Amino acid sequence: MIIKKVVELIESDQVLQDYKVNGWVRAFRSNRFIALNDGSCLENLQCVVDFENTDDEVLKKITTGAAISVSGTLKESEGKGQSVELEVKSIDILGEAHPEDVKKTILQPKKHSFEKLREQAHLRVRTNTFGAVMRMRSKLSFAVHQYFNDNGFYYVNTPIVTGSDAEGAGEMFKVTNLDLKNPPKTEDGEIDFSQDFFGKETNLTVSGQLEAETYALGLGKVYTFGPTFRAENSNTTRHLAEFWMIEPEVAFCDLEGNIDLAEDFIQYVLKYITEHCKSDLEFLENRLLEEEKSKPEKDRSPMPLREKIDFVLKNNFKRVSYTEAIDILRNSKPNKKKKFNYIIEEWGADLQSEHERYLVEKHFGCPVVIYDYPADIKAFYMRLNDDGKTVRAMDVLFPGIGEIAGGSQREERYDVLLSKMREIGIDEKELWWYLDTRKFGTCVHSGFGLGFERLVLFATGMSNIRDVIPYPRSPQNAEF
RNA sequence: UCCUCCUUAGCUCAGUUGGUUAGAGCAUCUGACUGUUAAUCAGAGGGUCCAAAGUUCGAGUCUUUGAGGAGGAGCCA
Repeated sequence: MIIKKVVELIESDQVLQDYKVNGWVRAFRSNRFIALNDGSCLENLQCVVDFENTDDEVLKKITTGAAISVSGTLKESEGKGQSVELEVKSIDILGEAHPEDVKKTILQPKKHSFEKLREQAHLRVRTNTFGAVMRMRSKLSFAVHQYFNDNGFYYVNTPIVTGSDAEGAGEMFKVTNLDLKNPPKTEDGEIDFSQDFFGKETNLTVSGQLEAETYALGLGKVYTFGPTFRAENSNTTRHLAEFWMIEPEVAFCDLEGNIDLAEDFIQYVLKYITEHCKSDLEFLENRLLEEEKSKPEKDRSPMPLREKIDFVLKNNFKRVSYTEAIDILRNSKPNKKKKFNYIIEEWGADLQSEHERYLVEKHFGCPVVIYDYPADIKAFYMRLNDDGKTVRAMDVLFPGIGEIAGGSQREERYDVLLSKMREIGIDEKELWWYLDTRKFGTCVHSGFGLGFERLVLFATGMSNIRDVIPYPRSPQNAEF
């Protein structure tokens, strides 16, 4: 007997052949129709049981959630709603699921809130929505590697435990195996990290960028794609304490090249999923349309999901300097009418998310790249412009998501970098290796960091970042 | 961390100015039916109204505190 996945049978025209399929029961209707799902695709395989010639004990165990193995003949479906169905000859119950227990879980076939699904994150992947989201997450992840591989990038695994806290990207989680109840102390009462596992204070990485830079200055084009940790007390739909970040870093590449790369990369991976996740996308689009029916008109998305993705594929990202952006905002209606919570008055102000949203969603109506930010509001490693007050930074802003990627041309001049570090109090002894790269064959180079979950958020149309990662880690939540 | 809102059956939610025995749909159980698409029909069971304290003759409803959750803001990806 040939064992097949549901996706293979649904797309098959090899009817009248016998197959075996393993999967989980989604529904058992009329004592006759099993909706079988094995995760290989959104669709269920309809398995038609000859209930008059099947043991009652077996029939009773065909319940929602049960794992079963069915063998039978693939036929054109007699009913509507599917093109093929499996005429069952034998059924093995592999793992039972008792209805009295199932009714307490999100497996029971009905609508559940995303909050409830989060509480049962170990079961939520068995729902249509999470099956679709997680298949798309996987495809997107593959597309990321495909893009970089095809474009001459090398995949670099930067360390997850880092010895420096000078990166300044956010609060960090400490890594230690000291006895927390009784840590060794130095003479002046501080914790003595020289006795810790690594002989120094260590943290979980907030970015692989600095290490990636050193590899770009040897391999040419590199990227990282790994877990990243921020101990910020952020409680939003766009933040996680543990998330996956993609960080390309390219030698001999300036900011324009960096923006080109970001745009080309994002368009490539989105195009990939429109071609490889058709039914999942269609399902998620319909789910969203259904959900939006209950919303007031003004809160509805102007475009269905697939149209929104297509729009990003077909239109260039609007590139605008920080200075131009400030002018637009200063002259905007919400600014003049004081509708913004933070009124833009002077050059140098940090853009709040309400401003970013205005630019992306109201003014331009497309993804926007803002570049050449004031040096004062950006990180120390960004290349200082000749004007002495702006740096070669860029943020990619997406509708509904905000900042999806942020990057810069890196400061490649040793003296400028060193004085900047001293100015803001970063210990140059900690980053001696980073400074070293500016001494030995330094060159123009650039890169950016892109939050993978934010990409998945956009591609799936989901609204909470906790619903696009299997087990979200956020403040007060590390269940599972 | 700040602001706002929420917590009633397994789930989603009603619950009137504070007044008898707290309701509905779905799910579950029992039975019927069998080409169904979240199958349908009939009946049954199912509640520490998030927790504690308070006001009151009387609290699901009002007050205070706490816990958990959601949305927005900040920080950022």
